[in-house]
Amino acid sequence: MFIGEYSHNLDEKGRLAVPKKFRAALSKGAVVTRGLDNCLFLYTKAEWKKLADKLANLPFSQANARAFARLMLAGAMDVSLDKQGRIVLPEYLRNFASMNKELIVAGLYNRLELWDKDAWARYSQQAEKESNAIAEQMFDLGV
Amino acid sequence: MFIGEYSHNLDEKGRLAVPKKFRAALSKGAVVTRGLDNCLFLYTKAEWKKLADKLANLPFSQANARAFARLMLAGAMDVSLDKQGRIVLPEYLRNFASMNKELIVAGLYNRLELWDKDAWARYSQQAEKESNAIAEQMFDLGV
DNA sequence: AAGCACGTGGGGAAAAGTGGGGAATCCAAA
DNA sequence: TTTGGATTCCCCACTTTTCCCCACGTGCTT
Repeated sequence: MFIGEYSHNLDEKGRLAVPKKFRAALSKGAVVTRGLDNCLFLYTKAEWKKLADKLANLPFSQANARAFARLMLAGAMDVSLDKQGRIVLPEYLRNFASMNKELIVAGLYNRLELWDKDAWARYSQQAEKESNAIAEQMFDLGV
Repeated sequence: MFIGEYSHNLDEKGRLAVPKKFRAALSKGAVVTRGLDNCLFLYTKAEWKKLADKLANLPFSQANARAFARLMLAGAMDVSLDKQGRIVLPEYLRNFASMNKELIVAGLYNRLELWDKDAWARYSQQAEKESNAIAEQMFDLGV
């Protein structure tokens, strides 16, 4: 289970050190892709397979389904850890997520999210403000 | 079962001594995360698992569900007791809960809550004033 | 009054993150 | 086919953070 929030840096070669805690789970291969809210999603191979199957089964007759599938499937790239536990993020994904040097790596159970640090700060500040209201809604979903 | 209210200090390294009474229950591992009303929640591993499973099953296509999952899942960190019975609170969680040196550790049945002392004082003062009115509403929830 | 238990503080060793140099590989062009 | 250039991968070294251990003090108990 991926949890936690880590602050790491991209180096000049576009490399990102994955937090030590997560490396074992990703050592057999991982997939990065475009995520929602301007971040990147990083999955283990197994989890990616599940998601990709779901996406592939969306009805391609619907424009929204096509767009969503293109966003996530076409955006996806295999990545692997080097001996120092780093991955290389392709340039088009770094641009997509407006990444500068400082990133946030966030664990969300079955995926990691990669955020530009400033974007994360803005997002989470907003979410904290609204947290009580959101929590009330979550009650309806069984939390 | 966690009950009671304790006043403890953070040291300069961000460490918090867990009240002796609670240590046995947390010795097999615990998880801290962002809570509601600007405090932190601390769960045993088993209790955390239950909550995390619920959070992970929220539909990630909904913006509010994502926001809530990010607050609580990405906010979460494994913690373990050192030989002195202390845990380290990550900086981002201390900031979230506006913590200074003095904290309140409160037992709430299946979780502990960690509060900045002043925030706790303000909150509980307010809650005491309104306690009768709040109690009336609890009737709807079966209390 | 003495001793133990608990909370608090700090120092040192080990691990994790970061940055850069160099070798190997791949691709393209001549 | 060979050469030049660029990209990728690996390794080494530095810096920072984290974790573990030891020690002190206060307050309660016996």
